[in-house]
Amino acid sequence: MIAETRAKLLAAGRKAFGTVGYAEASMDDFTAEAGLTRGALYHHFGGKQGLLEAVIAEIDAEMTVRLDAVSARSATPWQGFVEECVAYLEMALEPEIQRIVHRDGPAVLGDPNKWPNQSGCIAALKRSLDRFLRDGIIKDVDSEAAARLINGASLHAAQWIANSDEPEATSAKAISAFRALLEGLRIGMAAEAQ
Amino acid sequence: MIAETRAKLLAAGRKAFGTVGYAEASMDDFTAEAGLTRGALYHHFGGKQGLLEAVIAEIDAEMTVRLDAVSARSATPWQGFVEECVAYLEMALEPEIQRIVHRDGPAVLGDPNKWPNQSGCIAALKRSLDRFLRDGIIKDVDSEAAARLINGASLHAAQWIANSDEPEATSAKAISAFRALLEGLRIGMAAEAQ
DNA sequence: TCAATTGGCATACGGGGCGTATGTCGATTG
DNA sequence: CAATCGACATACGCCCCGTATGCCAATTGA
Repeated sequence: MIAETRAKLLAAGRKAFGTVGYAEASMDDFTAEAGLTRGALYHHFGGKQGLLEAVIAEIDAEMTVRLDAVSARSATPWQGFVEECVAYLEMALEPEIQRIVHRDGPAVLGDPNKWPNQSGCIAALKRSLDRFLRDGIIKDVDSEAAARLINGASLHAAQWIANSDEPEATSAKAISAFRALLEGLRIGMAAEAQ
Repeated sequence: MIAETRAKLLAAGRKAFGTVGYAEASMDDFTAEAGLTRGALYHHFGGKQGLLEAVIAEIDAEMTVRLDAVSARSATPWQGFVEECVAYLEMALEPEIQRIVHRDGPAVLGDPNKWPNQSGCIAALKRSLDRFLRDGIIKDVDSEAAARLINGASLHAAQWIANSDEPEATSAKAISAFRALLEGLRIGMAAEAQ
């Protein structure tokens, strides 16, 4: 079963990349752990980078599904948007995602903006913002630009929280400041607060 | 002259890391290019990582000087703050800074928040925000959290711009959206507009 | 003044990891 | 049934890194 071999390699690589990191992951080691050899890896993925790309694609797909679920069960659109942002931030706290997608990925594959799937996540943010623009509830900014700024803020906040001594307290501070920043996009609502 | 040897190695490493990247930079190659060998590198910096740390420290010091200069010549405090943010964003556009400090650095050395100098840049942002808090012109957010969010947004915007097909147009969009987000921090000023 | 030590740096050695070329075996095709 | 093709393993060589060792100049101390 060829699909099973691919899946084994993908799982083994994902585990190795997510724990010891890309650079420290020995192809010989984690392919052997999957009961295969580097030969199979080169055959299916072209090399170590190819496997990393595949792993990232898999993770990104999972993230997109989770984000869609969050935004789907939201009450008001704006609230749903904020929750989606927070969910994105929280996903970036997960060690595997942080390491593979946000640290090793960019270092090995270059800027994430150039990746094929190009983060369904940013696309999701952009979609929400586009609707708000149509509804006239946010300022006239470029939706993609805003999506990327928000994305970047989330990622860095996540790293900060993940490495904090008191994650809960730090998380609260970050999310509070994050909500404040997001308010900057809205029209009018001067004294809306929270 | 021993200081000169250190400087040569630092310069050679900085050049190599900034162009081909950390992983692709061969110690044998760029030490030879400086008329030295790996022996000298290990003696002075302890290894490849040690050299990277030294290079980053050097770049970070330069960045801090530049940022201080920007904020020093600003008119109003808030405007100065915004300009400082924009300057930070623009520095992140420089290929050497982007590659070494923002891409390879985190991948090799781990989260930047843990670095010794710990980005004088974030500290500078935090200082500005603290003053605004005392003056009561921004909302009651945690200054460090806000500084990190802003920092993250800047960095990602910079990467987006740097890889854009039309950097000028993209930059304009990003900075516009960025200013809008920053407005979210301010108190009252509902219809201040840009 | 001269041995002894220290520091700066080069050279030598060994190992690990990666990419590619090659081989094997089963399955498909004509 | 011969030939081809795909899936994978094996084998080879290279590069690169870390460490151990060696050399030379400068400094120290009597």
